[in-house]
Amino acid sequence: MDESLTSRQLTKCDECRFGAHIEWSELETSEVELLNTTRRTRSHRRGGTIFNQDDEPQGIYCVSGGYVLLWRIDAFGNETAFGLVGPAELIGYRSYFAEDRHAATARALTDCQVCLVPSRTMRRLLDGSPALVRRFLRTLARDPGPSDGLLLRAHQVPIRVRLVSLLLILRDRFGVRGPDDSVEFNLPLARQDIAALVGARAETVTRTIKELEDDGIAIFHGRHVDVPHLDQLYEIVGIDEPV
Amino acid sequence: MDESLTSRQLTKCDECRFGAHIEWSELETSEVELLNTTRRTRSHRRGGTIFNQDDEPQGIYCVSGGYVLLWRIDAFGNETAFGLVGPAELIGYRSYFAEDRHAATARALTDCQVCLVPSRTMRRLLDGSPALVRRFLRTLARDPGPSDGLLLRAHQVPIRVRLVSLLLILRDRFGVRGPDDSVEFNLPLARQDIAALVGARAETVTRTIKELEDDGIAIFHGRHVDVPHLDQLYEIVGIDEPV
DNA sequence: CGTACCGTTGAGGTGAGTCAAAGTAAGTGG
DNA sequence: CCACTTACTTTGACTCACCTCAACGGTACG
Repeated sequence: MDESLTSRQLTKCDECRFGAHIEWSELETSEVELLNTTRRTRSHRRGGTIFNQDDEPQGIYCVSGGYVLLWRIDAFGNETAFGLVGPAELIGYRSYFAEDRHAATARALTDCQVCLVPSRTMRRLLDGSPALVRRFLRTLARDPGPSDGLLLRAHQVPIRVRLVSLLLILRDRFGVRGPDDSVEFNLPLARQDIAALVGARAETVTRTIKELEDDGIAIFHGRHVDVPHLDQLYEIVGIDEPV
Repeated sequence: MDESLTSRQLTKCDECRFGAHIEWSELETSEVELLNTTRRTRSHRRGGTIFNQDDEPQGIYCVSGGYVLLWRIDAFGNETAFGLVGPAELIGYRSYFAEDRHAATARALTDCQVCLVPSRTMRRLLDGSPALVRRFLRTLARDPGPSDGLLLRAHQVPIRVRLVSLLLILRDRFGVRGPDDSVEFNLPLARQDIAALVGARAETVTRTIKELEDDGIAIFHGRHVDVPHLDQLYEIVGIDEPV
């Protein structure tokens, strides 16, 4: 096993609480301590599986480093990705609260580190903290779930637009501002992953990318993307030009 | 206003609690009494609106009679229906817990009766009943939300299959067994509603219906549908024949 | 009896899928 | 470190399911 991850393993959950956006921020110090002592940290290599569709949930997973892709195979055999989760975000909570098997598979897009908060701990925390419960109610209600989470799989929206929407969504996490209004991306996504996210085939993604390159809107070099003018992305998504 | 509905208006929530499947079944008698005294019952004519997309939630709505369609207009202007709700089922809870405006519009498919449980009541009930909270956590986690709730909008699934899936889903509510393995439906849905539910255009629905009729799988007379052999529906959905 | 909506039918276009094959990158073992 | 396997990516030719636009027949309702 690669030790590079475990060496910079975080010792306290506090260090993970990047901000108020994570659910645990509702907890008191003593409760964070419980979280801290009962959680189980695991490292995953790129491509590894955190949990599998149809597995029985063992608790809630908290990503502390790296990125994770949530995808599922639907009743008709199509692979669909519906979520990309990064540091200080939770996964697997939906199945936990649904009291049902995992509806999705979580795959490590990069080497990553994930903590499992066991069901037993979750129960104690939820019983003791109405604030945490309220927070999870809100999270669940806002989470679009294993469906078209990214609004990327709406019908009658051309792949071109969906692809550009995806870029805009990923900008916060993987985009770096360049000179003027240019942006550079380093995506942890293979073409197939992109395809699964926008609800298309890999071949179509390739072709659409080429189209965007021809129009000078986004230049792809493998997983590196150059967007010379961010405005152009918004234009495409906004007005949905008639070709 | 038509009085036929108000005349058979239910006086107690108890009479509405058709079974354990409704959230209120978690409540104690005294709590049901609170529900009973603070709820506001409203009657709606067919076509009426219970709440509108982007409205501020005022509580949770409980359908006591009739059927309601949940639909929304997405960012790209497409109308999509994602839920059909009937007696003893709740609507609007997602927005309530999300602490956000309604993500959908609720339209009465039939004349119907809906009770509003005001936010104030909800707060009191939730504060007093951990069981109710747990139940709502489960409901939210299981509810696919304003997305492809019926698995009917999956990509690469032909409209024909989606339409048949819809029939199978609606069988419990609107299907009546006939002789042998035949089923009759009386749907409260216009062609456009069906189209919005399966993610297609009304014209395409018409054409697909005609196809099903030619194959003797389902005969449509307006909103009345005859299905001579239920098995055939399962066959279509199951094996997704290669034409 | 007209207005308005719903439903059907037709002609025509096309975006994206499918299949197949070649090219490229990435990881494995000797 | 190179040869080999395996998986990912690109390209091309072809097909078709569904959309669009437009017109017309039905049906409900004031």
